Amino acid sequence: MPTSEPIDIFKERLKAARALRGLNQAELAAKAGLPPASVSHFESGPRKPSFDNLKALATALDVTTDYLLGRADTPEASAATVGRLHRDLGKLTEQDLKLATEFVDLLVKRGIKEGE
Amino acid sequence: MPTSEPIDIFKERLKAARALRGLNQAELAAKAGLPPASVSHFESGPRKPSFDNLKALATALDVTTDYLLGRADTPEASAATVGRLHRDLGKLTEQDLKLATEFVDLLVKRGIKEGE
DNA sequence: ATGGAACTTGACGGTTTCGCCAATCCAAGT
DNA sequence: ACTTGGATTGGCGAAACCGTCAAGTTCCAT
Repeated sequence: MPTSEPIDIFKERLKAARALRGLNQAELAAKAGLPPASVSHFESGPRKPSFDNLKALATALDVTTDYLLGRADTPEASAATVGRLHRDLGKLTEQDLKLATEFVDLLVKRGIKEGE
Repeated sequence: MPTSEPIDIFKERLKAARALRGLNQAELAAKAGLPPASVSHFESGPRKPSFDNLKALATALDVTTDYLLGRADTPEASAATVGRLHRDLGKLTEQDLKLATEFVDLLVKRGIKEGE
């Protein structure tokens, strides 16, 4: 069951994405061009980023804004990679799409225990 | 000289996405739970949407926020076609993602020669 | 126990968006 | 010419975010 109630997905996602990149708040802040305290406010306080800061954070972390916003479930390794793959999916025939689905399904199941 | 840089991509994208759905500002506003004037402000004025309103707009239009923000090139939100697959991609490890990419790449190339 | 690094929290004034309303413009259609 | 529906624009107070700073916490290493 989806234990994570949507208390504040953004905070979680931001922290997760930052951890994924192995950055501390100050480093992320530098990359995104904003003060360290702001990052902390986003992760712990009630603040939500503005239009521009959201973009800056997503770019600095190389994740989609949809992920940060909780609109997409993808931990989003590389936006470019996933983007290309997704674009290519559109070129597939119906049955090839099914093939691809099965293949990915396999990978997912196989990779679950290798979480970390 | 990249002077041709759109001054405000968001405005364009918002208008485009709305047109794509065949909605007028009032209708979009209703769907997103906003006053019609706000939509107009976004499309024509200097205002940029807040965190919550950005989400609302993207949801109402069924596009990614990355698209609206100009961080992605395709509206590509309605993952209805490849929904499950796209969702699963997020669960893949970096290297499995690469595998999947190659696999799909193969299918695409193979499918092209077989006509449509 | 002392020190430092990472992070949290609270406050401040300044800026921007918020929702709302009213006025206005514009391109039809009648 | 007049009206109508869609869109633009501007002003209003309220609310939220902004960057900044200063103190506080927690935890780890010396």
